[in-house]
Amino acid sequence: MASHRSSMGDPTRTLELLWRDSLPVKAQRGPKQALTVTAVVAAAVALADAEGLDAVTMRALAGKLGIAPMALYTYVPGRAELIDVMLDTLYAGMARRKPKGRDWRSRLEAVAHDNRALFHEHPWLAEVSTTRPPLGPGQLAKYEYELQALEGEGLDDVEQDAALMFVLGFVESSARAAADQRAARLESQMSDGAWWEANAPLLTRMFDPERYPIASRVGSAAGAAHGAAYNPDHAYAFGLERILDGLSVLMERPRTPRAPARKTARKRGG
Amino acid sequence: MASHRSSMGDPTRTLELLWRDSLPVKAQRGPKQALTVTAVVAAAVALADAEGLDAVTMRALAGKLGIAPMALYTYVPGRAELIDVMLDTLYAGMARRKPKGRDWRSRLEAVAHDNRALFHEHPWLAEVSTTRPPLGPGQLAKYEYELQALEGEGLDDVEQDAALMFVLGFVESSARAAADQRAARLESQMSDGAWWEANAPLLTRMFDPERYPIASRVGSAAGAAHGAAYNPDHAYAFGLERILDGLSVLMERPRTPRAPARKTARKRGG
DNA sequence: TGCAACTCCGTACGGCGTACGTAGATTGGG
DNA sequence: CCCAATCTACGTACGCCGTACGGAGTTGCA
Repeated sequence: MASHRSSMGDPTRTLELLWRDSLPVKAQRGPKQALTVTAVVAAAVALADAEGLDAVTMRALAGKLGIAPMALYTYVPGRAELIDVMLDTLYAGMARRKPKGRDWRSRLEAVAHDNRALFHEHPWLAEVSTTRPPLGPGQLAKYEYELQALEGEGLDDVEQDAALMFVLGFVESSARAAADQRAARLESQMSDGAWWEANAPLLTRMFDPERYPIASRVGSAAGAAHGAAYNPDHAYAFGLERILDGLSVLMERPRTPRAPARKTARKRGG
Repeated sequence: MASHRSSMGDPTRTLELLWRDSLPVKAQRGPKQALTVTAVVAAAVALADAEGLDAVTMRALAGKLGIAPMALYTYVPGRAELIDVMLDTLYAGMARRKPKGRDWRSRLEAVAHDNRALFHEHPWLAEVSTTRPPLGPGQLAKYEYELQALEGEGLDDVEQDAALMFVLGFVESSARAAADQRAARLESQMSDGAWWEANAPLLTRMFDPERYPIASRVGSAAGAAHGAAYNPDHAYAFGLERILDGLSVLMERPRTPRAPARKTARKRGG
């Protein structure tokens, strides 16, 4: 249950699953299937939304669908592949509003916010990797859409890819931090305040301000400002601002007369 | 096995474990323990280094230590707490070379590199959260040390904390991406090249360059430049540069005459 | 000396993903 | 039209996991 994501066994099988709608139906000899892969995935997403990814066990999912646990394996090769498809399905469903943005900065900000919203809607996403998602139709469409935000702004192709991955990685990272905090709070059954109250005796004894002067000062200030040891919203806002500033340095660098940045055309991968 | 990290049950118990060395020994009535918590944790770290975090099962760890599985529970309340202590132990052991850095930029770069090195030495770290680590002595010392890199550079206390978390989050995020790629490669038993070759027929049929012009161009260029769909080292180098640029915008902003940034002094947390 | 407190650990429970084999439904080919 | 091939559905079982529980042995203090 610890490592999600697939690419196990026959890797082509996962791809066929992801692209199932664009693939020619293969001749079926036996009885028709009672459900569809899409229905199974939808149920899995609903279950994960409601109770978290750990609740998506093959047995529980089968129960929700009214079939026997092992019947799931006629739709999906295993749990890891199921999660792959869940992820790509979510990507495929993301709203792609016209990149209305005036400047690249607000366009990229919108991309970040959209991704953040996805994590907010489906908190279990923080538990899967997403950085190197399976090459499904959803992921591909998302990649194309999001690259538009950076198109024609003086970055070469490699930089465009790197910049997008950079932003997406940040959003994932902050979403994960937020999810961690939420989980810790739920698990420990107590508010940040209660936790602090319970552990203050021990901690104040250990936390020697003379030995840790900066940590003491900065930690106190941050705690006071956020009302907690960590504030995901503030961290996101702060980080995104820094990231956009950092990218703007790259954008506004003196540029060569600039023949289109197209580089070699070898197919991706290798 | 999916959610690591603790704070379950009695939260004070975890703290007592973390600070065990600074705490007064409590009178022991029964027989002496054959091992120490520190030895157990060291064995667990060694096992995780060698075979990954999933290999650190209570049974396997007990086997390595020559004790019965259930005997572990006399040292540690459970697996989650064990992982907490493993993490803090690693933090405590990080080399803290004098912040020799001339300017804040190279100091912060060194902090990032040190953290990256830790992820490199202990790849299983990518599987635990680390963003909100337990408040142990290692974490505290690390926090103090790393804050030094940002001290006296015109950031107020809240910004100092946010900036550090921002950098550390990035390092974790890129380490995780690298680990994901490594895991995928191991699992699928094939190189990136072999994977591509096996799946090219299906993918080239799906990947319509007219429908996805930017993805096609940028993806190809990135793949060609990196020799793979993703290059963790390049992503790290690119991201860190952007981050430092972004922070420099913050540092070099016009500053108020600047009374020391010390804010309210309420204890952290709340 | 007695007993409370502690360590160690054997057994067992309830969970998980899924390998394997079978029974029954469906359908294309002769 | 029939039947062999092929597919779905699924019951059972295996080998993992973390850990609750209670008993047996050991120690230090009253």
